[in-house]
Amino acid sequence: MELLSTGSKEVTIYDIARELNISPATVSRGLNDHPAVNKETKKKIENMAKEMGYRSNTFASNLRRQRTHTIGVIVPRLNSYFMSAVISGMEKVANSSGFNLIIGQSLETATKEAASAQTMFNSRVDGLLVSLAYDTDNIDHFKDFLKKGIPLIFFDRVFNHSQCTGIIIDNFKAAQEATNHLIEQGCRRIVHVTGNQKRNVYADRLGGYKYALSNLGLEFNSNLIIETDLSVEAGVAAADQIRRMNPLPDGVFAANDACAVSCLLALKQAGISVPHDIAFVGFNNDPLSKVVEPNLTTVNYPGHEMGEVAAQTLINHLNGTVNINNTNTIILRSELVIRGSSIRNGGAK
Amino acid sequence: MELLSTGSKEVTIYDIARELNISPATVSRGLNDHPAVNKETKKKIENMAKEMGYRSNTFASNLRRQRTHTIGVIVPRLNSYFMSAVISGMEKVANSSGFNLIIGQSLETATKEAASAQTMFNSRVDGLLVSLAYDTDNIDHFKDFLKKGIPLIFFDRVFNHSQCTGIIIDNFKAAQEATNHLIEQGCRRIVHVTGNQKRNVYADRLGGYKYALSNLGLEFNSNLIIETDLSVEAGVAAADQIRRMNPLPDGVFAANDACAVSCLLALKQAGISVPHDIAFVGFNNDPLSKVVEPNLTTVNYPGHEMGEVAAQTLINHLNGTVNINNTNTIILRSELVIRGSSIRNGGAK
DNA sequence: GTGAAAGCGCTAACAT
DNA sequence: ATGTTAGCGCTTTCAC
Repeated sequence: MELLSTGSKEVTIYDIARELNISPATVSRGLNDHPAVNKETKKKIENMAKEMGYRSNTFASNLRRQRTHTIGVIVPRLNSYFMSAVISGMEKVANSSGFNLIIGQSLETATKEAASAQTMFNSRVDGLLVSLAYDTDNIDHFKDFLKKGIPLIFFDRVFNHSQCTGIIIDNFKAAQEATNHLIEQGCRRIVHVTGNQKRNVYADRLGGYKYALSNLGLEFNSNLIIETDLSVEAGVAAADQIRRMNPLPDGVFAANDACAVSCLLALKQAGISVPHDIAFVGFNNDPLSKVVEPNLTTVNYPGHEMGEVAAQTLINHLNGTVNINNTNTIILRSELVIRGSSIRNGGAK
Repeated sequence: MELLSTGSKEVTIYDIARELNISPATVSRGLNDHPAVNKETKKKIENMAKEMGYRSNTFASNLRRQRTHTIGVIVPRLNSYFMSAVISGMEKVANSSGFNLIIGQSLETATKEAASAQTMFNSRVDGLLVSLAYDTDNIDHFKDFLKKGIPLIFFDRVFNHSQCTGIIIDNFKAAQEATNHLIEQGCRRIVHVTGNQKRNVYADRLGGYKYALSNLGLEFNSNLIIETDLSVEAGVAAADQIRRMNPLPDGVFAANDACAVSCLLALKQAGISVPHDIAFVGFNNDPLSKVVEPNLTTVNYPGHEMGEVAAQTLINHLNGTVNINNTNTIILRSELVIRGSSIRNGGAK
């Protein structure tokens, strides 16, 4: 038996079948743990497969089964700490369940998001995990998926649609807590730096901010709302705007840490003391928040876990374990992490 | 012509062929820009394809062509700023060339790296882009790829092998420059915080450090070398070790920013002044470096660009544009970014 | 418990 | 320039 082909030809189930004097069908069954296959035969098949260096041809299999074991992921940008954590979580789960991830970036534009969706559609992903771009208005570009019944799960930046599940944290409540905290620290004129209001995450955070104010009898002042793209540069610009406010605000709640940190630094540079003059709260618990001085109070946003949950939910649905059609929203735990940037009553180190 | 099937059946080239009264082969050619196809026919095919909502079946195509248009990427971890930037660059290039990326994390272990490689091999990626795990000793787990002639390109953490191209920066020179800079600033006892010496990046940086010392007539002292895993925690531990040194060092060159920053902060907390008592240089130009006070002098490491170059090189090779078999190493530009943490002669703000 | 046979959708010789 | 044909490797009815 000199079958150890050192050459480059691929071993197929036919080769195994021939070698074992059985049919390809049985080999296929053996390799796929089909119940109706003799234990002995199965063992023989497995051994021979290993010996011959067989590897299953995913394409042939996919072609037959009409399933790809591939999950599409579309995110605004890959290069933020939060997104990396999310993807990392997804990869972990997908990998351990035999799924592959293919990843696309929308670069915050609806156009690229649509193009990416089309690519994913053409590569026939089994399901889609999406966090929406900054300027996406509708989800028409996903209708191919919905029409075909391909599951579509949103995370973080979600879209409310009866046919899609969303995985989020309670942004409203988190923002309310953040704002409450600032108020408790004595802040009365709190600036809120927010993002595009099309996106639930920013709209909900603004909502929570407003609710906290009114709940504690403070008046909402739209002049204190700064809508930006939440970039580092936007933080610097926001600082400029804040400095020109009269009277000076005594608190800032920013919808993300990168922006909060650059704003904080710019204000410090301008001689404003944090938290004494202005107390700060950010959002995300980015590593930056533990480096800036004073350390930034922020909302811990479990990115890795969100990635795991999103991927696991999708995979469970695909495997028929759990049906997500009845699940509208999954809410993950988040919590306020209090650090020096917001502590005013003697607590700061 | 009532062919606008609202149903769920997939449209194939046969359907298009039937509708147009031509052969499936011609349809295939038309859709693939085959030169020998009438312009008119081609246009007709394209229109009909669009009208009928045709989408190409990648599996059938892959099965035939034995090419997957998929690139495997294996990285130690997804959740660092540097890696995110790399992946982001790869995605951009891959996407615009019609390639998909599938991504695996080794979580810094050779075992998971091997498992990931196996998965990629089984999904028949056209090529592999790899940055090695912390403890990988050899590349036996990639030999399947080499045997089959599947191109394997290393980036950042490379392995010197005649059959693989590596994409790096000149770590030796960058480290030499960093060390020179510290010496110019008057430092004479410079600690170097490094990583596992199996990895070129850390070994080369140590090499550059040593070379700079000897070049300027300073003696190398192995007590000043701290080998760590370069994590945030390791930075804190390194700070502890540094504080106990007698005499106290006057400079620290760390092989990555996250570690440098946490070390710097821990030393500051202990009452040591940076840069006055100890000057600091990091590596990577992580966003953290612009937030820590004083801002960290560091080596700008073009992650996004490295991702682009790696992906483009691989794709060019796959497309036959460029053959990488003769290319051993591609070196990207990097440069020292001087900030407050290392400036001692009155320059600091 | 196993085999025979058809076909998933596409592409590439080879013919015309 | 287009058509014919075979087959990529697998799974799955339907037989037995």
